[in-house]
Amino acid sequence: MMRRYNKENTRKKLLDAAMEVFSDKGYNNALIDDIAKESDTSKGAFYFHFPSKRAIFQALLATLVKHLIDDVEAAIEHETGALAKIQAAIDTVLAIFAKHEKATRLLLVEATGLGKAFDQEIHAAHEQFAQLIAKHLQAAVDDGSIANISVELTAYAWFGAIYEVLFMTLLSPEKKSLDSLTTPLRDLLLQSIGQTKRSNLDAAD
Amino acid sequence: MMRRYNKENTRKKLLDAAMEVFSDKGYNNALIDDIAKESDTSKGAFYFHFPSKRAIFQALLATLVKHLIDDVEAAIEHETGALAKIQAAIDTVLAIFAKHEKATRLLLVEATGLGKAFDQEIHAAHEQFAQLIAKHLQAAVDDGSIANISVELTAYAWFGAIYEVLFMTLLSPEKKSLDSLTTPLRDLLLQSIGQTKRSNLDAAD
Amino acid sequence: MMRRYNKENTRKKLLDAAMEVFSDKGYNNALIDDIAKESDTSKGAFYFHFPSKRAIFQALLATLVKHLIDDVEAAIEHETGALAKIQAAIDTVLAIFAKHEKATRLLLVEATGLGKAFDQEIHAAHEQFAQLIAKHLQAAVDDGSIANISVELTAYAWFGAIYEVLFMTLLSPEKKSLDSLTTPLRDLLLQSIGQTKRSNLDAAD
Amino acid sequence: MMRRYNKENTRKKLLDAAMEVFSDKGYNNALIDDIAKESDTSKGAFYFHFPSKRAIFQALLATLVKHLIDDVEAAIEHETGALAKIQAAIDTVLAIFAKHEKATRLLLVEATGLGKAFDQEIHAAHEQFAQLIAKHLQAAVDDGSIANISVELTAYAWFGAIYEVLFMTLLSPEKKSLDSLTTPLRDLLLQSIGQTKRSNLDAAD
DNA sequence: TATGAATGAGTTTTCATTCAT
DNA sequence: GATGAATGAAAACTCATTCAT
Repeated sequence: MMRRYNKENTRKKLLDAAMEVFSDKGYNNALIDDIAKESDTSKGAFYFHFPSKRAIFQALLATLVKHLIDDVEAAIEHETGALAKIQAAIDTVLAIFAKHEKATRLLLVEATGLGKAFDQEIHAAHEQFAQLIAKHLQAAVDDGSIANISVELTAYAWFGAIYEVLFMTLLSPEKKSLDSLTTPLRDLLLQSIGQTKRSNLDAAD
Repeated sequence: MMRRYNKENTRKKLLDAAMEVFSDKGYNNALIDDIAKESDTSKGAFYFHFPSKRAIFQALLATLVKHLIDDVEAAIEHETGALAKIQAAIDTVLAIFAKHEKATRLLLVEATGLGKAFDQEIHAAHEQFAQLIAKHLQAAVDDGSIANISVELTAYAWFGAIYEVLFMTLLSPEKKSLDSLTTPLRDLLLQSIGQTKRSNLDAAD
Repeated sequence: MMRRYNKENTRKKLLDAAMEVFSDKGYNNALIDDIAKESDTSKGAFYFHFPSKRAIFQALLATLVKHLIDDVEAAIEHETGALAKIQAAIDTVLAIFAKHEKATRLLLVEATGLGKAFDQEIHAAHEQFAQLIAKHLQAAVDDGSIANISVELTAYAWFGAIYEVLFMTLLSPEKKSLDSLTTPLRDLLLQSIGQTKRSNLDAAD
Repeated sequence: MMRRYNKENTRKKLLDAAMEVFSDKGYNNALIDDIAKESDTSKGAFYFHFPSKRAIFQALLATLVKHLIDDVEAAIEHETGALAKIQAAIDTVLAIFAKHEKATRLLLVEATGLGKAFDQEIHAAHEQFAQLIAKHLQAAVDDGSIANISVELTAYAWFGAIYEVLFMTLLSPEKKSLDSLTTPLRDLLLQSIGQTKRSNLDAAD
């Protein structure tokens, strides 16, 4: 089907611009005009494709969560063994969040504090990440790799720990590299479920 | 001299009202009018006591952080031993956050996502909590109670873990009690620094 | 030559849709999009056939006035005698207005209040109806059927009387039938030019 | 009670300006900015006093209807005899409408065609005028001055007749004086209820 | 001829801030 | 010190109109 004016492309340009602007200015300080300009389209194009500012934000959130989770899943699917998957998941989440800084800021920072009206959406976004972690933790519990912990609580706690470390690094005036944090953070998380440091084991291999 | 007005009292009423309104509606959706009404004073009184909306929010944030930290410090000062202090700190933070739900929502939820303009303040608030944790962790490292971990990273990770668990509980449609989370969360955190479950030890006492 | 499109048919569909939409929402609240959708064509087709929203409204108005007047003229042409024609005219106007409720609402209600820019068109539409009445009143004066009244004033007054009675009936929450109004209204108008009730005379026949 | 900034005066200035602007440009083409400028206050003052554009229009409508009706009532209360009151009412309505041209245009022209949303208000405004006429017609019926006609229908028809004559005069390019219409219109209306011309009787006095 | 995506000037409304009282 | 009426810049959203296809 031939597309006049390239409808899908315009929509994508708007979503890209929205991510840029929202992550840069925050939801409330972002103007539709900013998005229109950044997208190199127009306010009219915006409202043709999205019914409201809120709607594009929600669309963006859903898209980002899906992409990030898909990426993580893809990165760990070839790992064998529940523990190895968990370790890979931690590493990948950190790597992907570090790589897609804008998307991460959008998800973890800008999405917060929008008022009760957005609570459910934020809750859902966080929950999907936590479920991703919980799923693999549960697998490790099931095959006996780890003790029978409270999987859900641990998943949230881990997500929060990762979130905060990244968050403070993002907000910090001296933008230190995220890479240096990966190993100690991973060790900390694994130890919280009774695993001796993987890094030591790795070194001992 | 007739004291028709009570300057300090008005200021306090405004701060109380601001906490109520900000935690209820979020920073951007809170109106000065809302605060004026809630405080039972007026817009003029507001601008006599605070130069701007932003200023009262900052004042509120600083006040809350200070109070919460003071409360935690007070609660743990009689504990002896670095580990005992850490455990008490975790318990107290959770207890206080659970008790002052509005203040917690303000600090953990509404304060986030205000845009880059507020980044430094948020960073500072989080940092103070992390430093509180870090201080006691460092003491434990110093007296040999725990291994020589990365104290700062751990502090942020812990704060993040606590934050997220509370956050999700606050946002959750079914408001489950925070109390039931305290013990498993404490165990998780302690285990992350190599401590076997305190709850087991407690039971063994 | 393949006729994929039917120019005249499209134009007619647009006019029909416009009448529907204008009479339903009023000129200002009617959207070109509404007309496009209702007509089952498109915005592009609209602007191919009409240069502007205003233009289709004017075209519609002119068309309606012409049709209604033609219908009235046709209905009374076989009547003989000036007074009989007048009575037939009143009855027919009421009957036609009652039958074409949407067109009537458009002419009598929506067409009003569009601002000075439309004044001349509204004036012209009303005038054509008044002239229709005036023509037959003048004939009655000329052949001595009625006294030498101010024909033009009477024509406007009659049109206004009919208009208002219909208007209030259209706007009224309880949509009472227009039929029950015809006889008393006709009697009232005829009496205003010195004619004793036709209905009585009819009954006396 | 001392008024800061003269609250009531500002409200009045806004209503006066609204009448000016609405009657000049019509409801839809009138901008809040126009009203603010015309009133010599500000957009903020507007929204302090009225919650919306629609609200001030409704307030204006209600005020005008009340004032006009009160004026008419006052003008005829000293007349004795039902018929004399009716005649005085016709004369006064015409005189007052002619004098307050802007208010009249607002009530009779601009208030129409605002879409179904306003139907009830317009209906109510017209009804109040019709009731004013109906009340005095009924009195005339009751004391035997006139035959037992359909009072309500007559009231609407009369209002419509007056409305249309004024309306066309208002819209007419050559603004002829309304005064010359008063006598023949009054005669027409009175004759419609079986009264021989008052003007003749007057002359015969 | 027809389509519908795109444009952008225009509008109502909001609300932090000011200031006369 | 306190009040609340007034200000006006800003911002989301609308919609007649245009035009590439």
